[in-house]
Amino acid sequence: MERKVRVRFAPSPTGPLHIGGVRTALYNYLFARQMGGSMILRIEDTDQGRFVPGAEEYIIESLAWLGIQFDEGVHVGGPYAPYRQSDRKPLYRQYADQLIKDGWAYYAFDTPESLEEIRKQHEAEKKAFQYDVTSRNGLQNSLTLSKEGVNQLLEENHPYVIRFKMPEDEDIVINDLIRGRVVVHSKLLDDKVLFKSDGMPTYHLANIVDDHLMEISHVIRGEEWLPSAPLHVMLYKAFGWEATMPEFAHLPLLLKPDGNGKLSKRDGDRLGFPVFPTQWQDPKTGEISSGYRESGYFPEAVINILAFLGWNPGTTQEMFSMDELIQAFSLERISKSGAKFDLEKAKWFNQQYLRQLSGDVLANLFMPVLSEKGIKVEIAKLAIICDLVKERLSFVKELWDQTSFFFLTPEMYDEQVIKKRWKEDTSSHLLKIVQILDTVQVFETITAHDKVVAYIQDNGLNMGQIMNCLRLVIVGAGTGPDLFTIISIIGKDESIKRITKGINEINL
RNA sequence: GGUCCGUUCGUCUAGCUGGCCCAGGACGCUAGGUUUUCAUCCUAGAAAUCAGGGGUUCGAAUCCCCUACGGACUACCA
Repeated sequence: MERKVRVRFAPSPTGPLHIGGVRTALYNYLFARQMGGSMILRIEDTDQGRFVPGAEEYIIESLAWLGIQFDEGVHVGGPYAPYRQSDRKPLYRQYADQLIKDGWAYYAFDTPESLEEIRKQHEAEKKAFQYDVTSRNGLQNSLTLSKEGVNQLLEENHPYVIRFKMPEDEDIVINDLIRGRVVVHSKLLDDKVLFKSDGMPTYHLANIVDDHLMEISHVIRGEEWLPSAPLHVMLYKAFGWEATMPEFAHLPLLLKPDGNGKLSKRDGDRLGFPVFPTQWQDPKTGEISSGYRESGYFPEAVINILAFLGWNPGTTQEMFSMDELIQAFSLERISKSGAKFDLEKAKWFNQQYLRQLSGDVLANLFMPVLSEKGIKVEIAKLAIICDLVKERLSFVKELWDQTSFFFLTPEMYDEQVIKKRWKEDTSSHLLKIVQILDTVQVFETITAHDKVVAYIQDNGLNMGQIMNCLRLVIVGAGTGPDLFTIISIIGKDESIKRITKGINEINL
């Protein structure tokens, strides 16, 4: 019988979610939606020491911005509530006890300090220490101590942890959906702590218990979890839950664009791109890390960019809406190797989304920027302007650079253009053009254009020579959209004013 | 150190069941065209001895082995 697909995204609230995590959430979401399954948000906050205020809210908010929706979770509730592990705390102990009872786990009384000491000693001898099959016999635990001794320590409230008793000789097989069959021998694995002395379970225990209780069908997570997957498989076996053990898919890592290694928090602002979906301010240091949203990326673009970092549809289509991704996605087409973030390609994606927007939409995004600069303009006119320039930019924030001359008379003129185009007779020709413009009754692009072109031709002049200089005095630079469209937008009087001003200032 | 995972143009990648691959697409780059200019757009081009070496085979980027390199993990963190 086919099991209902239930996947979970399970971040720990230790800070902002970085794009690697966002991609994991995205792949989980795409898979769930495609299979008609459920997407669950579970907060894994079993480490009380690493709790960061605001992180949980950040995760919820930034994923919402990106359009990744949850069917169940801390913020929306659901039939398997609670969805925050700290709220599930009373639940875990019985499972640890069950493991002890069945001989799959044991009490360990070694203090962190004593273990640290042993580690140091081993390091000095260039050996690695592991709490495992071979070393556990020489340590303080319920395997080496007498039953009375253990009971006494427990009664005296000695701090202890519960460790998994890894079998001595067993091949553990993981059938990873992305990597295929991975086999690890149990004797190489250590006796991981399942239950901490502070009364909280570790990730390993909580994760398995919750996935089982929440009936998770697929665990899609980052590659960094692959080494502990054998332990997780063993835990399912120890609990007798093998029949309903979820399928595993370990995603390739997101690498830093320069050099090698996992993309980290610091890389982003160092290399000029955000690593977080939305801006984050560290509550302790006040340090601000930039986000895609604040940097001007559209959520649709971020989704598209992230989807293609480690996955591709096998066709040449690159632009995908969320719905299209849900249709096309497949775990089989996820690559095995890590992907580097490419800033240029990211910009290109944003540009593609920006140009799909109408002038009206862009005008509404741009209006607040203009208001802040004290510039007043009708929205309809602004929409026309936005439509005119939208193919020249990747981000909304670049609009001002491309349009400022529509609102402000140029104060400076591009030196390069002056040097290249401005000749002795330029002023006199421009003066003639002022006269021509003055005669235009109904101020229209076409009429103005035709008359100026006629003047150029009648006088045997070169188009470029005149047009470029005219552009220079109108715009202040040698670039921009169609000149006569600009002239028609800024109006006859302003155009004439600018030409006259330009002639005066440049001829100095 | 140990375990595991990975390795095709600068980057993301196609290539999965071997021949259609002296390796295709996209971003970026270069050149040309369009344009009054820039951008867009169009066309063309440079760019991977498929990490290296051995096999298997009539034939390998594709299968096998070894080596190298890279990465992840190796906490009472997730």
